Amino acid sequence: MLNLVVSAMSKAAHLQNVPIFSDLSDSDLKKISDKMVSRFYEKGKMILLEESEGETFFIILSGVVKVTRLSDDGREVILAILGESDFFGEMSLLDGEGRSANIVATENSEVVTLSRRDFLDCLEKYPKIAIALLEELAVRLRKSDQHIESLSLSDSEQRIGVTLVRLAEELGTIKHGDVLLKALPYQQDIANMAGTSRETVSRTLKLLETKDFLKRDGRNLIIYNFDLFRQTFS
Amino acid sequence: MLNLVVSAMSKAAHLQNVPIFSDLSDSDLKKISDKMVSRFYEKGKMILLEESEGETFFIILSGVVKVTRLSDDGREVILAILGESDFFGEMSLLDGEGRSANIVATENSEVVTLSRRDFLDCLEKYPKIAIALLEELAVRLRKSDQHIESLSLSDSEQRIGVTLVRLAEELGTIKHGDVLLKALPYQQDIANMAGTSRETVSRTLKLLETKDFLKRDGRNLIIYNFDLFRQTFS
DNA sequence: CCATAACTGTGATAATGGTCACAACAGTTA
DNA sequence: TAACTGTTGTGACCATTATCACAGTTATGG
Repeated sequence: MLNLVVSAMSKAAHLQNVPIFSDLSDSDLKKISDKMVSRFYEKGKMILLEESEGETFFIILSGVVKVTRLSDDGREVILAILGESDFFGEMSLLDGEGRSANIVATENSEVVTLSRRDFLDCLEKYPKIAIALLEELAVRLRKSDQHIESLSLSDSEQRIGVTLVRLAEELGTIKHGDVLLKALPYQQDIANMAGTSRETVSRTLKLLETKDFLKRDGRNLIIYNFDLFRQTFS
Repeated sequence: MLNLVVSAMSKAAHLQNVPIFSDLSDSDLKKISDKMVSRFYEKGKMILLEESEGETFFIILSGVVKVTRLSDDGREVILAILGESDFFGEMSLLDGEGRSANIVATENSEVVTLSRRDFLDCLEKYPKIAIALLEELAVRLRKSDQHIESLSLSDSEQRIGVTLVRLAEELGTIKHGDVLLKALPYQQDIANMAGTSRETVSRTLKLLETKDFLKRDGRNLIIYNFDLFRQTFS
């Protein structure tokens, strides 16, 4: 019971940080958060399945998830890594098509959900949410375009570099100039983001380390001089 | 003068077909179309330049444009081909960032434009437009995701196949089962869409022709049994 | 704390596909 | 029609990187 109360407070507190809700008054925020339901997913659990009906909007309170697509023969592409205060599930709600991607928790993750009806009501009732959502989708489209460019034009070293930039921006913490990535994803996941093979990731990380771009230490990775790194690889 | 009148009629008539305006009443449509300005671009002319300020929203009345990004060394990626009643330029208006892509007319093209202010006013005044726009951006994100998957997982034959599917859906005309593409883009453009080289496009088109998937005749291309073709390559 | 599973490092090999070079062909202008 | 420009076809070669195989290392659960 105590747990539930804490969770509810956590909900309201976190929602302020979600870009699409940041324009709302506290009371409006409260109204929306009352309609939300908390859920918890363990590391490795699937949250959404490709092809299934899209009936729910999700906001991440804590944890990390990956957005993937699978080919017929089981190979995986990672389209995005999402973390705290990111959201997903909106696409099916908006265009009525089925899910086009899977969502898997890559860390223990706490989310809140909104039903289709409540989500669409929000858009009608609060035009600011609709406009903020448009803004966020525009940002995502830009990222997708960059991803496409990178896959089309760059060699594997470059692609792995930009993948590390993406990861650092989503998951890293800055420490004067450098970026620290705790709990670096597995090489296979990095490969699936970069459109290359696990072995190539292994070799390339080693190469980048000898070039003094970064240092590895177990599951942690430090990117030195992140501004330079970003400039080099984007 | 006569020309202007015809153009104005053409504007109103075409706007009904634009997805994001389809929910509007005739009178609202008229109000918006009155704020629009017609422009004409010759084949090969650049319409928007990467990095420049984004101050205008464009709707294509007739013609074809390509959305591209260029690498430092001049290689081009084609992110999308847009045709009649498609629109572009919205991304900068929505998130305030600079242009992230170039737009080039690949055929003589007639467009109408809306200023930043009028576009944003529309979103505030007509929530239906905002929601319709959300829907369209969701569709585009799906397409981008498919594009990323294809670049990550498929070999060049598959990628060229899906590129032909994209072109057929955007530019082709159906003729019982088959699709006819008049004015097929140059091989270099197909290569830039598919993330491969011009030579590989040449060889692969020949291969697909010997496999009886399609037939070429000058600048025209017929895809036989398009449903099967789409199934094979998507 | 051991057994086992999961992840990473690395060499060898092969293949896809990029690049180069140039010929053939088409379309345009003088 | 000739000259020229832009596009396509095709062979030869080679680089990048995927794949395979397996050893070494780290995490995990009973």
